[in-house]
Amino acid sequence: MDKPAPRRVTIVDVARHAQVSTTAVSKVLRNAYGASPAMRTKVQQAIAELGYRPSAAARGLRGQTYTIGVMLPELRNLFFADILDGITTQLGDSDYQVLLAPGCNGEKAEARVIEAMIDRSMDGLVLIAPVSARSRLTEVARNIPTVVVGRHGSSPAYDTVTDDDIAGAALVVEHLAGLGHRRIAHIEHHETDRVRLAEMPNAQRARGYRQAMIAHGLEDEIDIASTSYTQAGGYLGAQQLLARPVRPTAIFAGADVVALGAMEAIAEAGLSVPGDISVAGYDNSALAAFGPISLTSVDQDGRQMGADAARLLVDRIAQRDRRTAQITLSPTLVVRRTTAAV
Amino acid sequence: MDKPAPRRVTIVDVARHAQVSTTAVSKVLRNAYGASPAMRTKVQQAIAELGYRPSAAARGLRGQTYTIGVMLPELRNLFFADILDGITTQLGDSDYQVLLAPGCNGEKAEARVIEAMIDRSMDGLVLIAPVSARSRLTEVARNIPTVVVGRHGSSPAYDTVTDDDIAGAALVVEHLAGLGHRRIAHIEHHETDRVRLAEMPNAQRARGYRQAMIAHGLEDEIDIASTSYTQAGGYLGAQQLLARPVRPTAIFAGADVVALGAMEAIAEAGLSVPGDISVAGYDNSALAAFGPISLTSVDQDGRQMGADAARLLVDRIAQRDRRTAQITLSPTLVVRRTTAAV
DNA sequence: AGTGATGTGGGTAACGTTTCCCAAATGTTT
DNA sequence: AAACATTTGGGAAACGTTACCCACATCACT
Repeated sequence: MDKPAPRRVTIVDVARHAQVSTTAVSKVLRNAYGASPAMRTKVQQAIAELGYRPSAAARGLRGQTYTIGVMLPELRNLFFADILDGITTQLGDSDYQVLLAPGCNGEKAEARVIEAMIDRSMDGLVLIAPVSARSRLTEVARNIPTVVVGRHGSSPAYDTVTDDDIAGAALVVEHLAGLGHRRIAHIEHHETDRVRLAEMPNAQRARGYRQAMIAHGLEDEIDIASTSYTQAGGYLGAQQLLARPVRPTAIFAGADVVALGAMEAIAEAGLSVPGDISVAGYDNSALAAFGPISLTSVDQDGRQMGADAARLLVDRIAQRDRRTAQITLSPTLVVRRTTAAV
Repeated sequence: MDKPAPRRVTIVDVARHAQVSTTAVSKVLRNAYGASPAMRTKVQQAIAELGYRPSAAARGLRGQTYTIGVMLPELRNLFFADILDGITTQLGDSDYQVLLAPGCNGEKAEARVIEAMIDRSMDGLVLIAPVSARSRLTEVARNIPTVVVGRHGSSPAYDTVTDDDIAGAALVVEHLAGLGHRRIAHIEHHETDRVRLAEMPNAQRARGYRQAMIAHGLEDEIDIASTSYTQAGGYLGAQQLLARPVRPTAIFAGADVVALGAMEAIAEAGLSVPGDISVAGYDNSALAAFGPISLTSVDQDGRQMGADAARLLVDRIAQRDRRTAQITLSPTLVVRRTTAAV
């Protein structure tokens, strides 16, 4: 009943059972050249009969591990879950297994996680919105095929997949301006680092906001509260904006959670949305879609981004020296009930 | 500039640099017996100077990989994120690295993921709300130290950590009955499998609901809509309940998302919460806590569950033949604005 | 018949660790 | 001083797979 687990079946067992060499079994496993159809079926039958499964550890020592590591800064952000869905769907019928490292917020944790993935000889890495220095990313990418998602700026070492955050911000401004708004304010995630200012999506959204305001002849109305991409940041940012001598009639929050925080502050100030102030968010998360909230938001196709990232990564694993590619997707605006005409 | 990545530093390089044997380096790495303090410092210095990192693949071939695999059925459920936080916090300063497998809904996907983790010679597994057959779990646990979280029923092969779902359901019924409600309905996740009916949390919640209703002399008011633990399931379930000849005055949803779906259906029917109908959820997710929603919900301490699971797992890795333990935590009720007196 | 190309299969040395030994040096007891 | 235990260090054989060869058979052309 309580029998001890039997020793693991190895390639040697399979070879013996099929009466061939281990080399032959290995070839069949990898669909490599040099195995006749007859041999293939014989070996595959032996594999099935013995229930053999190759050891990733042993494989890793020699070559591939058929493992792709994905780093997410934050599990609770539903947008990242969409990206992940895209990755796993794209990789669904391949031999690759996706493994995730949890909770890598902060440069230190991120570095640790990336090291851990390299230690485990993963075949490729998908880094989602990494905060590490660009030089570090480049160094990593030279060691392991890497795709960076959600961070602007190209590199000769890694591929990138991003959403056009500037266009997304423009969509919001255009929508609000079309509704007759002029005093359109923005709540951004505060950023000082020069490189991140150029590469991080939050900075791009703020830049897109500025550009779009200028494009609509509203440069004098530009008003930015600089807090953080959290609910508390939205609350604080909205408070600041509401305290202005001339109150904005619309607030473009850089992320959905920020918009929620802002809506709380607005409600506390005794104002209504969208009656007194229109609010728009970014990411079109499940929260935004939820009926009672019904937040106008910018939709990035996370699944598509993930699928693209996975495709690029598999490509690069197959061909490590190909030129790097940059994929940029266009966001769309989902208008809901938090924005209205002035 | 574009120099190729240098060959990885191995234990042999370290040994040569420190002028000792590879055995000695290995001992230092693992804090094993048989290395003098002098040797330790010498080797550690060499490791630091060369920036050496052990290869998990090679280690896996011989012994441990210092990797713990966590299987989650669903990334979007924020309660699971709490469990994960607990696990990583508990393991924070150990040598173990946590890796996650995404999207394992369904028995087939789950089996595949578990296999993948075994293939990668992980040191231990945390399975969160697994749906596999009990015999399968036992078999897995005999091969790898395993802790099962969120599934009732003990096993001689694996440890378990659960929340007392029967008690949680009772808390809700008690609260509602205390508010004067009699027609308290429940939306459950439909389950037919006999084993799951005994072991899965959703089934336990439904059972707890029944027991508590009886305990409060409300057995004639028991009313269950059997759908699924999704927002759509909640919507559908509430529609069914609202169509009853005598409408319930309170709905106990088996999960927060279910409660949200139910609230949508209630709003569509032109009724108000909690004016016409009180609604309570389960899990106390971030959604429930969010101001505008403010859902009364049962709180399971996910972080604590995760921490306990990690502790049990590390214990078992150290001592594989110790008796299995079952930890059950008590839930608490967080009363918010979706429940009110009749 | 001779030459070369192609297809098929296997032998064997890595890959980077850990584990099991054994040897030498040192300390401790009789 | 001898005998024995303990500490310290290292040699070498695994672990399971793949990559690089080489050998042989077959086939198609000269």
